[in-house]
Amino acid sequence: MAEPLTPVTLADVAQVAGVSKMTVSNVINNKPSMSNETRQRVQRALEATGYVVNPAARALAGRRSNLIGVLTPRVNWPFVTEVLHGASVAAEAAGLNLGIFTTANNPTLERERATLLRTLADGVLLVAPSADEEHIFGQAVPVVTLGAHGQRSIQVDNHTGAAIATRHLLGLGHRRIAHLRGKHSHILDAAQREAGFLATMQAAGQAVPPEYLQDGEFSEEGGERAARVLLTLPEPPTAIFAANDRSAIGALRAAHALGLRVPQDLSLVGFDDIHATSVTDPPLTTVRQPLEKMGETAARLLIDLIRGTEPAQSHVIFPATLVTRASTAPPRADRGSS
Amino acid sequence: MAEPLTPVTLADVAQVAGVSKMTVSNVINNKPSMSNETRQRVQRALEATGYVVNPAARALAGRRSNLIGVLTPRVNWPFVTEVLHGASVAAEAAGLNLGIFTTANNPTLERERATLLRTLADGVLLVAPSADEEHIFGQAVPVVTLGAHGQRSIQVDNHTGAAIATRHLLGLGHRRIAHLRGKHSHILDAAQREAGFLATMQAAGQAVPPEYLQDGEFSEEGGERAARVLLTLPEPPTAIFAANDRSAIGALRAAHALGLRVPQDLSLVGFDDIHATSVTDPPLTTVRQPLEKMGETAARLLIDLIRGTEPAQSHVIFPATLVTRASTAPPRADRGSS
DNA sequence: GTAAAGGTGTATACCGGTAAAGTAACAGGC
DNA sequence: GCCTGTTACTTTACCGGTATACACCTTTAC
Repeated sequence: MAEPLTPVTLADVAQVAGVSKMTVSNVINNKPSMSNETRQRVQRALEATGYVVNPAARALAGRRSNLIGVLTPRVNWPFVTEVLHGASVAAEAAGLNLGIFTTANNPTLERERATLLRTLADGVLLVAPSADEEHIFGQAVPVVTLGAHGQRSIQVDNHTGAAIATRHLLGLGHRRIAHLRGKHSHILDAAQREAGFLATMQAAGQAVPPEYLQDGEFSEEGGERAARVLLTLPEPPTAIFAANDRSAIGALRAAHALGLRVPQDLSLVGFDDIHATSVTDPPLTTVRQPLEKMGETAARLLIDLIRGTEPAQSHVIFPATLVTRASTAPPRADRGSS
Repeated sequence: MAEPLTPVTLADVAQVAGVSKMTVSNVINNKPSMSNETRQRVQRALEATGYVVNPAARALAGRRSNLIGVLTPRVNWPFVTEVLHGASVAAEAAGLNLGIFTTANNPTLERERATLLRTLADGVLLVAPSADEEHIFGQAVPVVTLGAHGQRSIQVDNHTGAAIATRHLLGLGHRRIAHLRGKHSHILDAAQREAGFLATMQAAGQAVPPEYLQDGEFSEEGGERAARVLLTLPEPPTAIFAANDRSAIGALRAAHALGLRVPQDLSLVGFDDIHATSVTDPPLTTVRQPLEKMGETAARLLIDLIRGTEPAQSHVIFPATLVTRASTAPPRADRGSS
């Protein structure tokens, strides 16, 4: 089984086994109705020649490549890596390969990669898309979105998650609560979290001044910048609810830089429960999304679609839970009143 | 140009433009020798039909898919993400797509993904392989390795980098210096770093007791475990040189847990200069690898190989530089002598 | 004993592109 | 006017698989 210079094709195997190409193909794909003897003969020939399929040919001829494509802006966002891990587990269990393609939020790249996946992949997982990119794929290939967009999507209950976080802060006695928004113009999840925050504040009879809504942009830098603005207001908030953990970590950094202690001078709640929140100083109270499980569910839903078994539900909403760590506490007496 | 239900093929475009398939193909691929008028007519037909190429067909017929495959154990190691970013820039500049495939250090997955890439990709980038996986690809496809393995590789000067780190600690007055090793049995880079450390210590006339070499396993957990062993020795080291930043961060955690202050009670040097080292407490002194640039160089080398232009060199070794932050200081007077 | 049914394997026609060879028309050299 | 060269396309033959239809041999039904 030394490395053959010319790739081995079905025809080569067929010749060695003394059968037709089709028979070899049928053995490889576990088609029924063939004698055990033939099957074994072909198996031996496969091993003797060291045959490997050509996915391109298979995709062209049979419209299936055993490949799931993941389209995501970046791979180094903790959110994405945890989802990927879950998806990868599900794909492996189903015997499918998983290929990751990054768009860097660049529309040109997005189109290009999407074009590639349209014909190359059996299904596409859209992770944390910046908008509804699903339409690029049309009917060409099934798509499942991780986030609040899309025809078929897996998401967390953003509204309730935000409400839990807000109620937690209210319950500690905070009244001056600010929110670091995500990119709500593009990302539906961000809008849902903001809405959950505002609804809860309103239900509690708490007004939210407009300057208490700042754009944290879902990033560490954005969070730091926005938190600086909030904390240098004439009447700064005593608590901040950030739309994701990365912006919360930025806010934490801003607080430290301004000499504020967390949680004594400022309470802070994030969203996502990425790994880093457990190792910040202090560890961050946050709203947990079961990211790995969501990735796994998304992949399984996609696999169902690929296999043609119409799945029971096309939108799955996972519950959000509060993880209480050390970044939240009652407000100091001299700052707590509104 | 609404979403066509049946994908548009070359033949469709050819019919609309009133030319042959080949002419359309030639226009798409910018072949010379065709009249401007025909070119424009085809262009119009392309736009009118909304044609997109079928990469699978192209790969099959033309034995080129415009895809670079990246094979890596995981995507959430900072080392990997930084390299990926560089590679992605180079690929984009060359008009190639980049697909990432993870192996999770699972030999079965490794083989499977490699098999896929053999025929799917025009070239493969092996990032941080756990061993010499290059042979899997044989002659089927050009391979460039990021690390000390392989026929064509991009790596940092591990030996000198380790020497610089060690000399830095020696220069501060440390004599009892320990090393957190990487998985030197599998990863050549780890072995080279260890050798650089030992050679420098020997050149300085400093003996390294065997218990001062502990396995940090390139991971945070491993680093923490190994550092605990070191720091609870009867004669603990006053400084630790870790084979990578992740194990250094683990050591930092162990030191904190044992009530040791860094750098007053323990000096710590890492390797890689990943982003996290600048935000730990204290920020970590480390040996910098220009990871992004290395990724870019690797991709460019691979692209040269794909294009058939035999590149000038098949091994590129980047210099390592010391980044001095706050985790190193002279040893305390009562602990510094050996 | 013949027909229908079932199991097993083969022949053929594609999938949607590309490479390579072929053709037609025209220009220029001598 | 003939040959050679060039330009601008077209024709043909694949790339390596899969779907479909069908051919062959037994077995079973009546």
